[in-house]
Amino acid sequence: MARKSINRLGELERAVMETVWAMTTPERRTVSVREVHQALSTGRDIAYTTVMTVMGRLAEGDLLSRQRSGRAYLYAAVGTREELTASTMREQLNTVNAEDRRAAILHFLDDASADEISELKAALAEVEARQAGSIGKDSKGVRR
Amino acid sequence: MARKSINRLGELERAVMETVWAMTTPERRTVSVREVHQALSTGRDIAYTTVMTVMGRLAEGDLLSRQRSGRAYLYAAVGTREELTASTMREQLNTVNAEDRRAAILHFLDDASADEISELKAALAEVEARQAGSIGKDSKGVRR
DNA sequence: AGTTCCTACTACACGTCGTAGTATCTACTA
DNA sequence: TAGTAGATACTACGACGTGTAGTAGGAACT
Repeated sequence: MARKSINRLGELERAVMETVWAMTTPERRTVSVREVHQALSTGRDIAYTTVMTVMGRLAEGDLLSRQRSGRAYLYAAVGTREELTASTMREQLNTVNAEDRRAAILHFLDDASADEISELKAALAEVEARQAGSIGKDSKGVRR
Repeated sequence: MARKSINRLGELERAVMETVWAMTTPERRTVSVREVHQALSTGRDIAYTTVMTVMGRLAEGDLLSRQRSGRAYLYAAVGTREELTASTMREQLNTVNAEDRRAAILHFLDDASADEISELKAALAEVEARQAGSIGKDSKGVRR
């Protein structure tokens, strides 16, 4: 199944993704349903099987991957939170044609905080430096 | 009803919005159901009432506004396409916390074309010029 | 062998969306 | 003035997505 866009997620699905992202680290990339269920139980009353069903659906939707570990599955987020956010933003931007893109960007910046503007400028500089370094257009070979 | 996020729209709803945006101009800001129906009929076989229902729902969802004109309603898009796109992008970016925002922006730029980068830089310069001009933070008073 | 824990399968209610029919109202025409 | 054309309101329904969870059955530990 094609990856479901992150902004199409339901409330619980999103909460599960948040939890998975929050619980995993570079050292420990996977979580079990039980762990996610326990984490979610802090804030709400929810059945173990409900969490399992949702995680299964997320795995079908390619937002989580899973691998067997003994009798249970271990789940890992397919992308980082930031990657997914970025790709959704891009998806949005790609819905407008080239002429309107400029206007969309302008509107976007209009609502940006000063901090964000600085971050954006820094990021822009970084990307440019990268491109200057690698001649040709292979690009994007950075930290994936 | 609160405005429904544009990325939550269904296929037909999106097509209707596209059509409304495409058919309206600064001089002629509104369209009738009939006009939209005719435009959509070119590409698909669809009943007039279907279009009407969808446009009614979009008006409830605050993506369209409507005003009576004789016996019929005239509909107008509440925001421009670019505004909605920008606000959805912003919505996305706001789902990550401040620390991760930088990473998200970096990922976003990673997938940007050279054209887009230039546009972004130009837009950035424009926004900065504006902010330098108007002391204080009223901003966004441009071309709305 | 029993208990515990995990997954697979199944189910259901509710909301959204695409789709459209029927009823009704209004204005213009013959 | 009665009829016709065209518009909206109301109603409906099936498909699908999402939240929710029960039950069955298998595997592991005691």
